[in-house]
Amino acid sequence: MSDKSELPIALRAAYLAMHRMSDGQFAKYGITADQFVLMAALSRGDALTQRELARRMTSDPSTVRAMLVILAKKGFVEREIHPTDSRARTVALTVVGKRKFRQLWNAGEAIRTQMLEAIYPETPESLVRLLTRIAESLSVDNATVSLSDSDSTLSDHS
Amino acid sequence: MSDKSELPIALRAAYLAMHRMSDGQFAKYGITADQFVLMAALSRGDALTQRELARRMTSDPSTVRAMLVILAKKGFVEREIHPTDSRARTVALTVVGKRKFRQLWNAGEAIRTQMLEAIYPETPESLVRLLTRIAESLSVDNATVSLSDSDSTLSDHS
DNA sequence: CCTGAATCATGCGTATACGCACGTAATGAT
DNA sequence: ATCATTACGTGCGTATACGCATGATTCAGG
Repeated sequence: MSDKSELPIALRAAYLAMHRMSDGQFAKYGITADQFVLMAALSRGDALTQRELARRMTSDPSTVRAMLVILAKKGFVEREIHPTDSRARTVALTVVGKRKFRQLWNAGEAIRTQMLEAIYPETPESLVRLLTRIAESLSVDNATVSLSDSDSTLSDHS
Repeated sequence: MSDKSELPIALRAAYLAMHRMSDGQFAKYGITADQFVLMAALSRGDALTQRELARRMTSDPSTVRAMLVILAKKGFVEREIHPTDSRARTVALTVVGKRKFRQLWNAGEAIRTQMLEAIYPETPESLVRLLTRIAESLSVDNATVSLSDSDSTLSDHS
Protein backbone atom coordinates (compact mmCIF):
# COMPACT_ATOMS: atom_id res chain seq x y z
CA MET A 1 0.00 0.00 0.00
CA SER A 2 3.02 2.23 -0.43
CA ASP A 3 3.36 5.09 -2.84
CA LYS A 4 4.21 2.57 -5.46
CA SER A 5 0.59 1.54 -5.79
CA GLU A 6 -0.59 5.09 -5.46
CA LEU A 7 1.35 6.46 -8.37
CA PRO A 8 -1.01 5.09 -11.04
CA ILE A 9 -4.02 6.33 -9.10
CA ALA A 10 -2.52 9.76 -8.55
CA LEU A 11 -1.65 10.02 -12.22
CA ARG A 12 -5.17 9.07 -13.18
CA ALA A 13 -6.74 11.49 -10.72
CA ALA A 14 -4.58 14.38 -11.91
CA TYR A 15 -5.26 13.73 -15.56
CA LEU A 16 -8.99 13.32 -15.17
CA ALA A 17 -9.25 16.45 -13.05
CA MET A 18 -7.31 18.43 -15.63
CA HIS A 19 -9.40 17.02 -18.44
CA ARG A 20 -12.70 17.81 -16.76
CA MET A 21 -11.62 21.32 -15.92
CA SER A 22 -10.38 21.92 -19.45
CA ASP A 23 -13.55 20.60 -20.97
CA GLY A 24 -15.49 22.98 -18.79
CA GLN A 25 -13.41 25.97 -19.79
CA PHE A 26 -13.39 25.22 -23.49
CA ALA A 27 -17.09 24.38 -23.61
CA LYS A 28 -17.90 28.09 -23.82
CA TYR A 29 -16.05 28.10 -27.11
CA GLY A 30 -17.78 25.01 -28.42
CA ILE A 31 -14.63 22.93 -28.18
CA THR A 32 -13.48 19.99 -26.11
CA ALA A 33 -10.21 19.59 -24.28
CA ASP A 34 -9.01 16.96 -26.72
CA GLN A 35 -9.92 19.06 -29.72
CA PHE A 36 -7.77 21.76 -28.17
CA VAL A 37 -4.86 19.35 -27.95
CA LEU A 38 -5.30 18.47 -31.59
CA MET A 39 -5.40 22.10 -32.66
CA ALA A 40 -2.35 22.83 -30.54
CA ALA A 41 -0.46 20.08 -32.33
CA LEU A 42 -1.51 21.50 -35.66
CA SER A 43 -0.58 25.02 -34.69
CA ARG A 44 2.96 23.82 -34.19
CA GLY A 45 3.25 21.74 -37.34
CA ASP A 46 0.85 22.28 -40.16
CA ALA A 47 0.20 19.90 -43.04
CA LEU A 48 0.81 16.76 -41.05
CA THR A 49 -0.55 13.42 -42.08
CA GLN A 50 -3.27 12.10 -39.84
CA ARG A 51 -0.97 9.42 -38.58
CA GLU A 52 1.79 11.81 -37.69
CA LEU A 53 -0.75 14.01 -35.99
CA ALA A 54 -1.98 11.08 -33.97
CA ARG A 55 1.57 10.23 -32.97
CA ARG A 56 2.25 13.74 -31.74
CA MET A 57 -0.97 13.74 -29.76
CA THR A 58 -0.13 10.43 -28.12
CA SER A 59 -3.41 9.31 -29.55
CA ASP A 60 -4.91 6.81 -31.94
CA PRO A 61 -5.34 7.28 -35.72
CA SER A 62 -8.97 6.26 -35.73
CA THR A 63 -9.71 8.55 -32.81
CA VAL A 64 -7.97 11.42 -34.53
CA ARG A 65 -9.96 10.80 -37.65
CA ALA A 66 -13.24 11.10 -35.78
CA MET A 67 -12.07 14.33 -34.23
CA LEU A 68 -10.98 15.69 -37.58
CA VAL A 69 -14.39 15.03 -39.07
CA ILE A 70 -15.94 17.10 -36.31
CA LEU A 71 -13.39 19.88 -36.52
CA ALA A 72 -13.66 20.02 -40.29
CA LYS A 73 -17.41 20.42 -40.01
CA LYS A 74 -16.83 23.29 -37.63
CA GLY A 75 -14.49 24.79 -40.18
CA PHE A 76 -11.37 24.76 -38.02
CA VAL A 77 -9.28 22.29 -40.01
CA GLU A 78 -8.79 21.35 -43.64
CA ARG A 79 -7.97 17.90 -44.93
CA GLU A 80 -6.40 17.56 -48.34
CA ILE A 81 -4.84 14.86 -50.40
CA HIS A 82 -1.17 14.38 -49.72
CA PRO A 83 0.87 15.75 -52.64
CA THR A 84 3.06 12.68 -53.11
CA ASP A 85 1.31 9.89 -51.18
CA SER A 86 -2.22 9.39 -52.37
CA ARG A 87 -3.04 7.15 -49.44
CA ALA A 88 -2.45 9.91 -46.95
CA ARG A 89 -4.20 13.16 -46.24
CA THR A 90 -2.62 16.30 -44.91
CA VAL A 91 -4.27 18.23 -42.12
CA ALA A 92 -3.94 21.92 -41.38
CA LEU A 93 -5.69 24.62 -39.41
CA THR A 94 -7.83 27.00 -41.41
CA VAL A 95 -7.53 30.74 -40.87
CA VAL A 96 -10.61 30.56 -38.71
CA GLY A 97 -9.08 27.64 -36.86
CA LYS A 98 -5.93 29.56 -36.12
CA ARG A 99 -7.84 32.49 -34.75
CA LYS A 100 -9.98 30.16 -32.69
CA PHE A 101 -6.93 28.47 -31.31
CA ARG A 102 -5.50 31.76 -30.08
CA GLN A 103 -8.73 32.34 -28.19
CA LEU A 104 -8.57 28.87 -26.73
CA TRP A 105 -4.97 29.29 -25.76
CA ASN A 106 -5.88 32.30 -23.67
CA ALA A 107 -8.89 30.57 -22.21
CA GLY A 108 -6.60 27.77 -21.09
CA GLU A 109 -4.06 30.05 -19.50
CA ALA A 110 -5.91 30.04 -16.19
CA ILE A 111 -5.70 26.28 -15.93
CA ARG A 112 -2.01 26.17 -16.77
CA THR A 113 -1.38 28.81 -14.16
CA GLN A 114 -3.40 26.96 -11.62
CA MET A 115 -1.44 23.80 -12.24
CA LEU A 116 1.78 25.69 -11.67
CA GLU A 117 0.48 27.14 -8.44
CA ALA A 118 -0.57 23.71 -7.30
CA ILE A 119 2.97 22.40 -7.49
CA TYR A 120 4.62 25.54 -6.16
CA PRO A 121 7.35 25.92 -5.04
CA GLU A 122 8.25 23.04 -7.27
CA THR A 123 8.96 23.95 -10.88
CA PRO A 124 7.40 22.07 -13.77
CA GLU A 125 10.73 21.00 -15.28
CA SER A 126 11.36 17.98 -13.12
CA LEU A 127 7.72 16.96 -13.14
CA VAL A 128 7.58 17.14 -16.93
CA ARG A 129 10.74 15.10 -17.14
CA LEU A 130 9.38 12.35 -14.91
CA LEU A 131 6.05 12.21 -16.71
CA THR A 132 7.81 12.05 -20.05
CA ARG A 133 9.99 9.20 -18.89
CA ILE A 134 6.93 7.32 -17.70
CA ALA A 135 5.18 7.90 -21.00
CA GLU A 136 8.13 6.71 -23.02
CA SER A 137 8.73 3.73 -20.81
CA LEU A 138 5.13 2.65 -21.17
CA SER A 139 4.86 3.29 -24.88
CA VAL A 140 3.87 0.12 -26.63
CA ASP A 141 7.06 -0.15 -28.64
CA ASN A 142 9.41 -0.52 -25.70
CA ALA A 143 7.32 -2.40 -23.27
CA THR A 144 5.83 -5.28 -25.17
CA VAL A 145 8.82 -7.46 -24.53
CA SER A 146 9.63 -6.64 -20.95
CA LEU A 147 6.07 -7.08 -19.76
CA SER A 148 5.11 -10.25 -21.51
CA ASP A 149 6.50 -12.53 -18.83
CA SER A 150 4.73 -11.46 -15.68
CA ASP A 151 2.84 -14.68 -15.15
CA SER A 152 3.17 -15.09 -11.43
CA THR A 153 -0.56 -14.78 -11.66
CA LEU A 154 -1.58 -17.30 -9.06
CA SER A 155 0.20 -15.82 -6.08
CA ASP A 156 -1.48 -13.42 -3.76
CA HIS A 157 -0.58 -9.87 -2.92
CA SER A 158 -0.52 -9.09 0.74
CA MET B 1 6.60 27.44 -25.05
CA SER B 2 8.25 26.75 -21.73
CA ASP B 3 7.62 23.80 -19.49
CA LYS B 4 4.55 25.55 -18.31
CA SER B 5 2.72 24.68 -21.49
CA GLU B 6 4.24 21.26 -21.61
CA LEU B 7 3.01 20.12 -18.25
CA PRO B 8 -0.56 19.43 -19.42
CA ILE B 9 0.73 17.60 -22.47
CA ALA B 10 3.18 15.54 -20.47
CA LEU B 11 0.47 14.64 -17.99
CA ARG B 12 -1.81 13.58 -20.80
CA ALA B 13 0.89 11.54 -22.52
CA ALA B 14 1.84 9.74 -19.33
CA TYR B 15 -1.73 8.91 -18.42
CA LEU B 16 -2.71 7.69 -21.86
CA ALA B 17 0.41 5.54 -22.12
CA MET B 18 -0.29 3.99 -18.74
CA HIS B 19 -3.92 3.43 -19.62
CA ARG B 20 -3.14 1.77 -22.94
CA MET B 21 -0.52 -0.46 -21.39
CA SER B 22 -2.85 -1.44 -18.55
CA ASP B 23 -5.69 -2.19 -20.91
CA GLY B 24 -3.37 -4.45 -22.84
CA GLN B 25 -2.22 -6.32 -19.76
CA PHE B 26 -5.68 -6.74 -18.27
CA ALA B 27 -7.27 -7.75 -21.56
CA LYS B 28 -6.02 -11.30 -21.06
CA TYR B 29 -8.24 -11.43 -18.01
CA GLY B 30 -11.24 -9.98 -19.78
CA ILE B 31 -11.04 -6.74 -17.84
CA THR B 32 -10.27 -3.13 -18.69
CA ALA B 33 -7.92 -0.78 -16.88
CA ASP B 34 -10.80 1.26 -15.53
CA GLN B 35 -12.66 -1.78 -14.32
CA PHE B 36 -9.51 -2.65 -12.42
CA VAL B 37 -9.53 0.76 -10.79
CA LEU B 38 -13.12 0.25 -9.76
CA MET B 39 -12.43 -3.16 -8.29
CA ALA B 40 -9.40 -1.78 -6.49
CA ALA B 41 -11.58 0.87 -4.89
CA LEU B 42 -14.07 -1.77 -3.82
CA SER B 43 -11.38 -4.04 -2.46
CA ARG B 44 -10.44 -1.26 -0.05
CA GLY B 45 -13.93 -0.31 1.01
CA ASP B 46 -16.79 -2.65 0.45
CA ALA B 47 -20.46 -1.76 0.52
CA LEU B 48 -20.00 1.73 -0.81
CA THR B 49 -22.78 3.64 -2.45
CA GLN B 50 -22.32 4.19 -6.16
CA ARG B 51 -21.75 7.85 -5.58
CA GLU B 52 -19.10 7.32 -2.96
CA LEU B 53 -17.45 4.80 -5.22
CA ALA B 54 -17.45 7.32 -8.06
CA ARG B 55 -15.91 9.91 -5.78
CA ARG B 56 -13.10 7.61 -4.74
CA MET B 57 -12.42 6.71 -8.34
CA THR B 58 -12.27 10.38 -9.37
CA SER B 59 -14.96 9.43 -11.80
CA ASP B 60 -18.55 10.17 -12.70
CA PRO B 61 -21.64 8.49 -11.18
CA SER B 62 -23.18 7.70 -14.53
CA THR B 63 -19.93 6.28 -15.81
CA VAL B 64 -19.58 4.15 -12.73
CA ARG B 65 -23.07 2.88 -13.15
CA ALA B 66 -22.35 1.69 -16.68
CA MET B 67 -19.24 -0.07 -15.45
CA LEU B 68 -21.13 -1.70 -12.60
CA VAL B 69 -23.71 -3.09 -14.98
CA ILE B 70 -20.91 -4.75 -16.94
CA LEU B 71 -19.07 -6.00 -13.88
CA ALA B 72 -22.26 -7.33 -12.34
CA LYS B 73 -22.99 -9.28 -15.50
CA LYS B 74 -19.51 -10.76 -15.27
CA GLY B 75 -20.29 -11.70 -11.69
CA PHE B 76 -17.54 -9.64 -10.05
CA VAL B 77 -19.70 -7.18 -8.13
CA GLU B 78 -23.03 -7.20 -6.34
CA ARG B 79 -25.43 -4.30 -6.06
CA GLU B 80 -27.96 -4.27 -3.27
CA ILE B 81 -30.41 -1.86 -1.79
CA HIS B 82 -28.95 0.41 0.83
CA PRO B 83 -30.16 -0.64 4.29
CA THR B 84 -31.27 2.80 5.44
CA ASP B 85 -31.42 4.91 2.29
CA SER B 86 -33.77 3.44 -0.26
CA ARG B 87 -32.52 5.77 -2.97
CA ALA B 88 -29.02 4.39 -2.80
CA ARG B 89 -27.49 1.05 -3.67
CA THR B 90 -24.50 -0.52 -2.05
CA VAL B 91 -21.79 -2.10 -4.14
CA ALA B 92 -19.40 -4.86 -3.13
CA LEU B 93 -17.07 -7.36 -4.71
CA THR B 94 -18.33 -10.92 -4.88
CA VAL B 95 -16.11 -13.77 -3.79
CA VAL B 96 -15.28 -14.39 -7.41
CA GLY B 97 -14.58 -10.72 -7.84
CA LYS B 98 -12.15 -10.69 -4.95
CA ARG B 99 -10.23 -13.62 -6.34
CA LYS B 100 -10.21 -12.05 -9.75
CA PHE B 101 -8.88 -8.83 -8.32
CA ARG B 102 -5.94 -10.61 -6.71
CA GLN B 103 -5.05 -12.01 -10.11
CA LEU B 104 -5.35 -8.58 -11.67
CA TRP B 105 -3.25 -7.03 -8.97
CA ASN B 106 -0.42 -9.37 -9.79
CA ALA B 107 -0.85 -8.85 -13.49
CA GLY B 108 -0.48 -5.15 -12.91
CA GLU B 109 2.64 -5.46 -10.83
CA ALA B 110 4.87 -5.32 -13.88
CA ILE B 111 3.46 -1.98 -14.93
CA ARG B 112 3.81 -0.47 -11.48
CA THR B 113 7.40 -1.65 -11.36
CA GLN B 114 8.10 -0.27 -14.77
CA MET B 115 6.74 3.12 -13.76
CA LEU B 116 9.03 3.12 -10.75
CA GLU B 117 12.02 2.26 -12.88
CA ALA B 118 11.11 5.01 -15.30
CA ILE B 119 11.42 7.66 -12.61
CA TYR B 120 14.45 6.15 -10.91
CA PRO B 121 16.38 7.39 -9.00
CA GLU B 122 13.46 9.57 -8.10
CA THR B 123 11.05 8.08 -5.58
CA PRO B 124 7.31 8.10 -6.13
CA GLU B 125 6.55 10.05 -2.95
CA SER B 126 7.19 13.51 -4.31
CA LEU B 127 5.62 12.73 -7.64
CA VAL B 128 2.50 11.41 -5.99
CA ARG B 129 2.33 14.50 -3.83
CA LEU B 130 2.55 16.84 -6.79
CA LEU B 131 0.00 14.95 -8.81
CA THR B 132 -2.36 14.90 -5.87
CA ARG B 133 -2.03 18.62 -5.39
CA ILE B 134 -2.79 19.17 -9.06
CA ALA B 135 -5.82 16.93 -8.87
CA GLU B 136 -7.18 18.67 -5.81
CA SER B 137 -6.50 22.11 -7.17
CA LEU B 138 -8.35 21.29 -10.36
CA SER B 139 -11.26 19.54 -8.71
CA VAL B 140 -14.47 21.25 -9.68
CA ASP B 141 -15.35 22.31 -6.15
CA ASN B 142 -12.35 24.55 -5.60
CA ALA B 143 -11.79 25.92 -9.01
CA THR B 144 -15.15 27.09 -10.21
CA VAL B 145 -14.70 30.48 -8.63
CA SER B 146 -11.08 31.16 -9.35
CA LEU B 147 -11.34 30.29 -13.01
CA SER B 148 -14.60 31.97 -13.90
CA ASP B 149 -13.03 35.33 -14.60
CA SER B 150 -10.43 34.59 -17.23
CA ASP B 151 -12.09 36.61 -19.94
CA SER B 152 -9.11 38.23 -21.54
CA THR B 153 -10.34 36.24 -24.46
CA LEU B 154 -9.70 38.71 -27.21
CA SER B 155 -6.01 39.17 -26.67
CA ASP B 156 -3.43 37.11 -28.45
CA HIS B 157 -0.75 34.91 -27.07
CA SER B 158 2.69 35.51 -28.46
C1' DC C 1 7.73 -4.89 -64.33
C1' DC C 2 5.40 -7.53 -60.60
C1' DT C 3 4.39 -9.56 -56.36
C1' DG C 4 4.44 -9.56 -51.19
C1' DA C 5 5.06 -6.73 -47.12
C1' DA C 6 4.39 -2.46 -44.93
C1' DT C 7 1.58 1.84 -44.57
C1' DC C 8 -2.41 5.19 -44.63
C1' DA C 9 -7.18 6.09 -43.91
C1' DT C 10 -11.61 4.32 -42.85
C1' DG C 11 -15.42 1.82 -40.55
C1' DC C 12 -17.15 -1.01 -36.80
C1' DG C 13 -17.70 -2.42 -32.09
C1' DT C 14 -16.99 -1.61 -27.16
C1' DA C 15 -15.84 0.89 -23.06
C1' DT C 16 -15.11 5.31 -20.80
C1' DA C 17 -16.16 10.07 -19.46
C1' DC C 18 -19.12 13.40 -18.89
C1' DG C 19 -23.28 16.77 -18.73
C1' DC C 20 -28.02 17.03 -18.23
C1' DA C 21 -32.66 15.97 -17.15
C1' DC C 22 -35.91 13.03 -14.72
C1' DG C 23 -38.10 10.38 -11.06
C1' DT C 24 -37.84 9.09 -6.38
C1' DA C 25 -36.57 9.54 -1.80
C1' DA C 26 -34.37 11.74 2.30
C1' DT C 27 -33.91 16.14 4.83
C1' DG C 28 -34.47 20.55 6.74
C1' DA C 29 -37.27 24.56 7.80
C1' DT C 30 -41.56 26.40 8.94
C1' DA D 1 -47.22 17.61 8.85
C1' DT D 2 -45.86 20.03 4.50
C1' DC D 3 -43.19 22.00 1.24
C1' DA D 4 -38.75 23.26 -0.82
C1' DT D 5 -34.18 21.71 -1.17
C1' DT D 6 -31.04 18.39 -1.71
C1' DA D 7 -29.17 13.86 -2.86
C1' DC D 8 -29.11 9.20 -5.34
C1' DG D 9 -29.62 6.44 -9.31
C1' DT D 10 -30.94 6.12 -14.10
C1' DG D 11 -31.19 7.10 -19.06
C1' DC D 12 -29.80 9.80 -23.06
C1' DG D 13 -26.66 12.11 -26.09
C1' DT D 14 -21.94 13.21 -27.50
C1' DA D 15 -17.02 12.80 -27.65
C1' DT D 16 -12.85 10.01 -26.75
C1' DA D 17 -9.90 5.99 -26.89
C1' DC D 18 -8.83 1.98 -28.65
C1' DG D 19 -8.41 -2.66 -31.26
C1' DC D 20 -9.29 -4.88 -35.36
C1' DA D 21 -10.47 -5.62 -40.11
C1' DT D 22 -10.64 -3.81 -44.80
C1' DG D 23 -9.43 -1.40 -49.00
C1' DA D 24 -6.18 1.40 -51.42
C1' DT D 25 -1.26 2.54 -52.13
C1' DT D 26 3.40 2.64 -51.74
C1' DC D 27 7.63 0.32 -51.63
C1' DA D 28 11.25 -3.16 -51.63
C1' DG D 29 13.08 -7.00 -53.94
C1' DG D 30 13.57 -10.13 -57.42
